[in-house]
Amino acid sequence: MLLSRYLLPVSKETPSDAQIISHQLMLRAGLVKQTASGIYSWLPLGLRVLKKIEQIVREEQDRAGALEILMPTVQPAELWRQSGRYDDYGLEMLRIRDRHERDMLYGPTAEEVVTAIFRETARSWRDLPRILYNIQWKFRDEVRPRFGVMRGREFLMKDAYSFDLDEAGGRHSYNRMFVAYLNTFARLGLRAIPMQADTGPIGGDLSHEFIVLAPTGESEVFYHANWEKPAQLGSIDFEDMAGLQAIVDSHTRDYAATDEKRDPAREAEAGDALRRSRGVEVGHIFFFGDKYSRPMGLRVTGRDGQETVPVMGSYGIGVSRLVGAIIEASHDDAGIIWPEPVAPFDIGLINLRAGDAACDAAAADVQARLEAMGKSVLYDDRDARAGEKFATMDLVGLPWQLAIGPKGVAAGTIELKNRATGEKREGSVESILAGLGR
RNA sequence: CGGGGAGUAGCGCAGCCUGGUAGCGCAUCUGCUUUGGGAGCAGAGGGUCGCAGGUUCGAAUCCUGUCUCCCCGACCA
Repeated sequence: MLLSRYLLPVSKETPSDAQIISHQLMLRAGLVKQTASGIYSWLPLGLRVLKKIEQIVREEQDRAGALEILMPTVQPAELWRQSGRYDDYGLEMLRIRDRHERDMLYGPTAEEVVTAIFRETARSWRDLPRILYNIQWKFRDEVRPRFGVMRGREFLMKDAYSFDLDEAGGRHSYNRMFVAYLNTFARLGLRAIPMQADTGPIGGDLSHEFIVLAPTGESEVFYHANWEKPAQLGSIDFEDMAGLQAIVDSHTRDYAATDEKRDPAREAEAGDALRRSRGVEVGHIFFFGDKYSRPMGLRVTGRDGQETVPVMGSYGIGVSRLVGAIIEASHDDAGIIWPEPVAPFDIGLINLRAGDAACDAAAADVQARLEAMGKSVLYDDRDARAGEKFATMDLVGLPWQLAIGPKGVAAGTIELKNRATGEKREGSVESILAGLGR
C-alpha cells in the first residue's frame, strides 16, 4: 500500500477528548474517528487491526468446536418478553419502534435470539451439545461512555452460546471456551488472567473474567506471581473432558482477583508472591443453566424419550475493546507497538529520498519482493522528511521498519529496525529480506 | 442519573471579565533552498466563533434557552 494513496490522518497533538493512552494513540495514529459519544468509525488502518483480531478469535472458536453464525443487530422485543428480560434490562437497552409500531431493540447481547434459533432447530439429544457463536456489533447505551473503544456504546463482540443436555456437559462446554480464550489471548500477544467473577444480572454460578494486565488498565487486580509465567498451551484435544478440566484447574489454581473480589486469606497465603497491577477486562464467560432455555421453551427429547431442558452458557470477547487493550499493554512514548499477529501491516517501508529515481526504483523493488513473500507493506512514498516518516511509522507501530536511502542504494544496503526492541540491522537487500522471510 | 468543565480553521489553543466586525502554533497548498530521525525562507487558502432567541447603533464577548462533547461518581464486554 502506498501511503500517498492511503487514508492515514496522523497527528502530533493529543486530542483533548482522549484521556487514556490507547484512546489518544488510536486517534493520533488515525485508527478511528469518533462519530458520537461512545460510537466510533474505523478508518482503514484501524479496521485492518480489528479484522485481524476478529480472525484470530474466529479461528480459536472454530478450533474449540464452536460454529459460527451471524445474528441480527436489531431484535424483536417479543423474544425479550419471553425470557422476562425486556422490562428488567433498563435504559442500557436501546429501544426502537418500527413503522408498524412494533417494539424492537438494538441487541446488547443475544441469548434470546440464539435460544430462539436453537429452539427451532434442535429436536433431540443427538442435536446436543452445540456451541454457536457470532461476531457482531452490539449496542449498550452506557450512561457514561469513556476510554475510546474500551468502553464505547457500540462495540464488536464475539458472543458464543453453549447448549448441553446436563450440567456435566455444560461444564465441558464452559471448559472448551475457557481454554479457547487462553489460546486466543496468547495468540494476540496478551497476558490475560482468568479471574473468578460475579455472574451479575445474567445469572448462574460459574463465571470467569479474563483480565489483560496493562499498567494503564481501568481496574485494579491482584494476583499470584505464578501468573507472570506465560501460559504454555500445547496442542489441545477439546474432546477430552478430563484433559480439558485439568487445564482449567491448572489455570484457576493460583490466586487472581479484581478489586471487588479480593480474598485476604488467599492473599496472605500468597505472601511475597502477591502482585498488584492494573488490567482491562477483555472476556467474560458464564454458565447459567436453564435461565433462558426454560422460560423460552427450549426442549429436546432425551435418550430416554422424555423431554428435557438443555442448559446453557455464554461466552463473550470484546473484539473492538481488544484493540484498545492491546495498545494499553503495548506502547511507548513514540506510539503503538503492535504484536505481530495483529499489526495492520507487517512492514513499514520508508523511502528516505522520494522523488530520487534510484531510491524510488529500489523501494518499489523491495515492496514488490516483500509482497511476493506474502508480507503486507505500508510504503511511505511521500515527499517528506526522514524524521517525519520514521515518527509516523513509530506512531502507527508496525513491527518492522525498512529504510531505503541514497547511501544505501549506492552501497546496495537497506536498514531494518524492529519497532518493539529498537534493534537496527543494516545489510544487503537479499540478506535483510531473507531475514524477514523466516 | 448526581456533580464539574468545555464548544472559536483539520488538531491544540488565545481572545470573552472591560461589546467595535477574529488571532497564534501545528497541519494544508505554492515557490525556492534543503534532505539518513518531526527542516528554513517567502507567500497563500481555510472560521455561519455549537444552535436559537434576546439586549444593543453594534455581540465570539452580555442575558435566556437548547444541543453536543469531556471529566468525577454509581453501572458495564
